[in-house]
Amino acid sequence: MRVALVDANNFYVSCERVFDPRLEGKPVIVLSNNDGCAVARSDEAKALGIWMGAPFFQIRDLVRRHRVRVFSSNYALYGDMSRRVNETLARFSPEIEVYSIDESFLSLAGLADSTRPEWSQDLRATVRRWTGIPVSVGIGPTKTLAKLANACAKKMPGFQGVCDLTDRAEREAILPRVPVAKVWGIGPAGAAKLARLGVRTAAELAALPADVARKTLTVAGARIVEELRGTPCLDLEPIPPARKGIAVTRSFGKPVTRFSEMREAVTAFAVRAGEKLREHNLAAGHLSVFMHTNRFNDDPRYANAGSVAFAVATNDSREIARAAVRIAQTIWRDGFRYAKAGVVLSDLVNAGKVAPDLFTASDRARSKRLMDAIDALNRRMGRETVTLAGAGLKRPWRLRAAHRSPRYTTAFAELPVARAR
DNA sequence: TCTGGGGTCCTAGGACCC
DNA sequence: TCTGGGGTCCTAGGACCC
Repeated sequence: MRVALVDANNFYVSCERVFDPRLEGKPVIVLSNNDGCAVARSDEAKALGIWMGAPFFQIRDLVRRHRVRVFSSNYALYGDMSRRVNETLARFSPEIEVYSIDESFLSLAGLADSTRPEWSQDLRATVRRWTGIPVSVGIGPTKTLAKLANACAKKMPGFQGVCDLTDRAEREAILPRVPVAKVWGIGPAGAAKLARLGVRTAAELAALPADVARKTLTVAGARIVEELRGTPCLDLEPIPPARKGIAVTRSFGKPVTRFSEMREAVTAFAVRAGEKLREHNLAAGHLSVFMHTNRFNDDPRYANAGSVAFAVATNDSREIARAAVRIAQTIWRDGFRYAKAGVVLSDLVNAGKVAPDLFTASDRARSKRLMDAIDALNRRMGRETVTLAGAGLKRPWRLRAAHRSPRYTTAFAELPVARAR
């Protein structure tokens, strides 16, 4: 196996910069949903000490003092830019696994050219030219080593955005310099356990006996050790495995104290969840709904969840919303300030394979026609052109997005304007 | 005032069955 | 007197990822 991980640098920030080059060289951050915390930072913002996940209200002074440019997240834009990057990458390898919105694994099997450093540099330059997005390339004999190589390409000076750990000698030089917490799959809990064993670097982890790795970090840890030694345990997955669950959950823009608002929110989440099911041609056999108060402040705490199994798997927004509201009614308690709620669908099955049910077969056919019509309208006219009456119009609970940039590439009304002079 | 959202996988432990 | 044990399924919770 030989695999490359191509990872966009500060992806969301880079997307914003494509459409506003004045942001180049300036500190820029992108906030999470609800403008809650920083989820992407430019190098300049990192240098100011803005950490990943920093709550916005805690860094507001820093932001003001250094004139940090702030953006609410704009997933329509980032999703579209991601698609463009992957289309470009497809020119370089016949087998791609899109791992996340800003990372893809490329199979290099049989690509003799890819052993030359020029190949990787050409890939970076092409992606930059065609999409405007800067990327780094990490190469290795396993996915875990490709991830590690990518981190080195980004952080260690002298690599110029490309690091190839195909050769054992190269790995022996690099792995002792990488802290174990930077290894893919080693989180804070795992790193703490390893520290107690005196394991501090990727090289020391690679040298850990298999049974110790298994005992300390379970099977996932044992796999990581193998992968660090150069033995692949994780396959490239060009075709994404079937989804297991679909969730729509949100923190509220301001606390919800009335059931009428909660009912609206849960209805809107259920409608969106139904849309997601139909996008993937799935139906759900199980629904759960949760709500809870703010766990960061001194508000009285309350959290609860409830669930229901559908007699026949469904993807009808009306049916999901009805069931979700019923659950919400049973778990709602008056007198609390609710901060977040969500609906989660599971037991997903292919919608085409739902066992027809004698009593409701004709209802199902009508339901499908209605949902198809709603989806078609919303695709053409924009999301939520048509929704259920219960989803609410005023939506006081709606999330904040005070700094959103235009949807440059996916909304005609928001196309960038270029002037020639 | 203000702290994201959406996923996956693994394990332990209880329920249940024979 | 003496009160089983192994397999399977499900769920909750933890850990990790981006």
